[in-house]
Amino acid sequence: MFVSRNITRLLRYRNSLKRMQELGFETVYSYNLGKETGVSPEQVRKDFSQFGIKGKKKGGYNINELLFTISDIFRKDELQKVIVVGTGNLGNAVLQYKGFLKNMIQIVAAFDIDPAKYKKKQTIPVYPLEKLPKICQELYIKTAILTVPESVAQEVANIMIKAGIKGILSFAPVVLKVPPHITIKTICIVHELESLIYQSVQVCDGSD
Amino acid sequence: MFVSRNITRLLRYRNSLKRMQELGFETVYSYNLGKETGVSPEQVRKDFSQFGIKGKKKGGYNINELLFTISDIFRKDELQKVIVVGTGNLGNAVLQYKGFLKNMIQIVAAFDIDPAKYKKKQTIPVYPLEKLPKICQELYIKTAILTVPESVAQEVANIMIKAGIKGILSFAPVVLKVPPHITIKTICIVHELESLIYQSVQVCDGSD
DNA sequence: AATTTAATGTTACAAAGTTCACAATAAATT
DNA sequence: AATTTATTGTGAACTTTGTAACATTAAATT
Ligand SMILES: NC(=O)c1ccc[n+]([C@@H]2O[C@H](COP(=O)([O-])OP(=O)(O)OC[C@H]3O[C@@H](n4cnc5c(N)ncnc54)[C@H](O)[C@@H]3O)[C@@H](O)[C@H]2O)c1
Ligand SMILES: NC(=O)c1ccc[n+]([C@@H]2O[C@H](COP(=O)([O-])OP(=O)(O)OC[C@H]3O[C@@H](n4cnc5c(N)ncnc54)[C@H](O)[C@@H]3O)[C@@H](O)[C@H]2O)c1
Repeated sequence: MFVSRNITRLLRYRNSLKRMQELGFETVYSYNLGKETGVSPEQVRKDFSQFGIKGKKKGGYNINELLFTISDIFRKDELQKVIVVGTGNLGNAVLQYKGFLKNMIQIVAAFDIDPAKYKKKQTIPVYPLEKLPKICQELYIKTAILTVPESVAQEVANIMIKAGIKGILSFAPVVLKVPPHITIKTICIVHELESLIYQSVQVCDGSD
Repeated sequence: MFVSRNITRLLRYRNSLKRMQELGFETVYSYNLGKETGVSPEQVRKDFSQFGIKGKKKGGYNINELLFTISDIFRKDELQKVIVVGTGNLGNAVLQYKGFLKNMIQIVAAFDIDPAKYKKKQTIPVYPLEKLPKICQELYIKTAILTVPESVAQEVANIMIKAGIKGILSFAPVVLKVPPHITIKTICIVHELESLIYQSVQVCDGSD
């Protein structure tokens, strides 16, 4: 139905709209929002149109209404529960991050195999990996952030899928092989950086 | 010339090829590599063809040769110097990461405004932000990883650009406004997660 | 040496996504 | 009330990306 590209833009709009709302603005034009999010005004209108969002001829779009509709699309009325698997450097950074709750995402538990990492006392408890299936099933958790070393990512992903996880956001630079009903997103920081360097430094070399 | 999408696939091929090389394989077929990287064999061949990489009609592609050519495309003969700006949770995770050097990327310095973060003694020194322009110019640094709070991201980006930075990999969830000759890549972890949840949990709700 | 086979490489086709152009229209102005 | 204006909404054109089909060719087999 709605593809990832559209979704991403819609989330960007939401970010900007929230800021505008905080600043006291009530309406926005496709032109403003486009400028703010780096999207053409036509694209903004088309996206809204596709999602059934209506504006007023000459008056633009109502920000509250927009935010309400977008939140509705993302079911932001209910808290989305997520776990973190692998509490190393990156996993810990994610655990510390305060920005998830604002977006109705709650990290409810973390897992590791290193006993030195287990901490039940803190806000987000860190459990041994073996407890993952039980906890995921008890709390109906369907989404996980995977921050384990590359070498074990596939194996840990398999365990999570067996435990009922349906979506995995992985930071390990490997293509995870999973059944078709499982959704994987991989953030490969090194590739992003390499690709950036290619585009910014190397392509410019000649002309710059 | 070559767009981001192609570049990303090429980097994925490289990862897989390296693993194959380590396992002692000498040749690979478009079919194998496609399976490994989640790309169709036709696409693999097309990509290689576009980058001027030739295979053998029945013998597939030579892995060493492939890696050599891909490395050449990415100028992997020279170390790419990068800085990290903002050494909080995420910035520190990036600083600790050992996987960059393998890909010919070296983080040479980091910057923060919090004096508690300054550490000149460690492998990668952390300097006050004011030193950024001088150090970037002395070391000819063109690429930065930006891990400062959202609220100051634009302002810090401006400083970096003035200091000669051409490419920024930002983790702050804002659209940075920069001149056209500057390349920005934004990794928005929250959006990736939200979009994953939308695709995996919510879309499946009805049928699952 | 001729034939079959298993791969590459390319061309044509299809789908998706974006931009463009402009019609529609509500608000503002005269 | 008529006209102008500023903005939305959308159909068509264009562009990009991916898929499928197939022609090509080097190796293997007969
Ligand atoms: N840190 C970065 O900046 C960075 C950059 C690019 C990619 N990555 C990728 O992100 C992932 C995590 O990176 P990191 O720097 O946090 O690594 P890390 O080594 O700091 O952390 C890995 C954690 O996973 C745990 N672990 C190991 N095996 C496990 C298992 N079987 N089950 C559960 N937990 C297990 C370890 O105990 C450790 O706590 C890696 O795949 C890495 O390649 C990280
Ligand atoms: N940690 C995560 O998992 C996560 C997830 C999503 C997005 N992000 C984004 O990544 C960025 C960094 O996140 P974090 O969790 O590491 O934050 P953090 O607060 O832990 O770190 C921010 C660092 O930036 C420094 N800083 C502040 N102002 C500065 C300035 N003007 N110049 C230089 N340094 C400055 C601070 O001293 C601090 O060390 C933020 O924009 C955040 O929104 C982080």
